[in-house]
Amino acid sequence: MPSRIDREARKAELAEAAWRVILRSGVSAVSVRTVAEEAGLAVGSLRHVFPTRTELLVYSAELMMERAYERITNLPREGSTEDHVLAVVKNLVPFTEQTRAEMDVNIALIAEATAVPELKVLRDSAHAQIAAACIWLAAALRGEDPDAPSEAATRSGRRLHALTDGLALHLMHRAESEDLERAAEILEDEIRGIAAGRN
Amino acid sequence: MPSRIDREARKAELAEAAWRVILRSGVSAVSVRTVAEEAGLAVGSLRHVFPTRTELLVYSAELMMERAYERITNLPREGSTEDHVLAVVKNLVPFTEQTRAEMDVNIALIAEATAVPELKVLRDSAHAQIAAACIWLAAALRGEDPDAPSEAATRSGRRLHALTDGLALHLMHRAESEDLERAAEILEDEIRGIAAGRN
DNA sequence: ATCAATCTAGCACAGTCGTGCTAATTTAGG
DNA sequence: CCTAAATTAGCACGACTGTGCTAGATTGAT
Repeated sequence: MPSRIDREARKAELAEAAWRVILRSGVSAVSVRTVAEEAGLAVGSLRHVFPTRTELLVYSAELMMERAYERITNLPREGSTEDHVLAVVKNLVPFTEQTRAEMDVNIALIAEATAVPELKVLRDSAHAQIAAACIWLAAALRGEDPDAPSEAATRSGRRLHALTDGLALHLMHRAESEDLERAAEILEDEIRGIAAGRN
Repeated sequence: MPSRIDREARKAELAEAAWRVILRSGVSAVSVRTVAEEAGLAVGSLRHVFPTRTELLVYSAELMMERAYERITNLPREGSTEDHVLAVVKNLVPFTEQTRAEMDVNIALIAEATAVPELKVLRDSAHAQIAAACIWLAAALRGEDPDAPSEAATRSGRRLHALTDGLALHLMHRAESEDLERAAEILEDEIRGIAAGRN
């Protein structure tokens, strides 16, 4: 047999190629052919790993969410709770090239979910996960037991979540340095507000 | 010549057919053929009005934004400022089937902007318009001259905008009646907060 | 009745798409 | 060395795409 390939590495390679295609030409340009070429592989090789376009798309989405999840859970836990929450939330908003691309790919995949229903369950579980995290963080900010959030903490969490996603969307349009500063300011205010029990 | 057709009406008819296709099968399913069939017309007829797919897509987006703009500016101006602001903002969030479909089409077109750059300018101008409106509304809530918003009003407006868009995004995933209530509650709180000068 | 503008209809081309399928190539294990 | 499995390569099919183009049908104005 030929040199056995690291299947996971190969899948990641292809998913990353798919991301690049999405960023450059939109999700409609993602096909087994374009992605294979972007990855520098033959179509047959791609199809050996992802037999259908749907599988390629689904895995590309999965890996993106997984990477984001790891990046956030591995955030250093030093400093005040407020600092930590801010760090987490900032990772959900396109403040860097990295998260910006992520967000872009994310929107494309969400939009594609109408055509590829398999993507819906991913989208929904990611959403639920972030929603829960926001509530958890809000409870922590208020000094509650995060695993038994009060009604008020739940409300704060949901609000934080909405604010975060809204800012994320906005920074996709305009992300000059002033926009970034303003977004950060709004988030800081909100987090301080929650900690002070104002929201 | 044949019965001269109302060009604007025909264009609207086709744009609405395009919306239906987007809602049913996603924007990638929009082609001159699928939309013509959806509208019950021959491809030639469609192409007589929209020679290219891009023009069809752009007009579909334009009409959607125009409709939303008219719906909102025609909102009855009775009641308190707070009530009016709430009514406006509720029209930017998928609280009804109508606005929900609008939002869905909107996301699809935003995602397609990578592939069809002509859509970007539309997206950006709509965004800027809503941003300005939110600031205007925030100033009004605070009892300022809306056409000369203070720094504080500007900040409130931006925050309201982010919150609105975030909630809009969330209600695209889940929109049970409880979700709608919660979203409405958050918006009401925010608007009260701005009027009270808290935010 | 004729002319001409408008609209409808559809053919044709070159390209891409997803996917089923076969064949060649490569190399680890015996 | 040789077999068998893993991987790469790519052909083929039918379906779809956007768009250029030509005709025919329709009917208002003259």
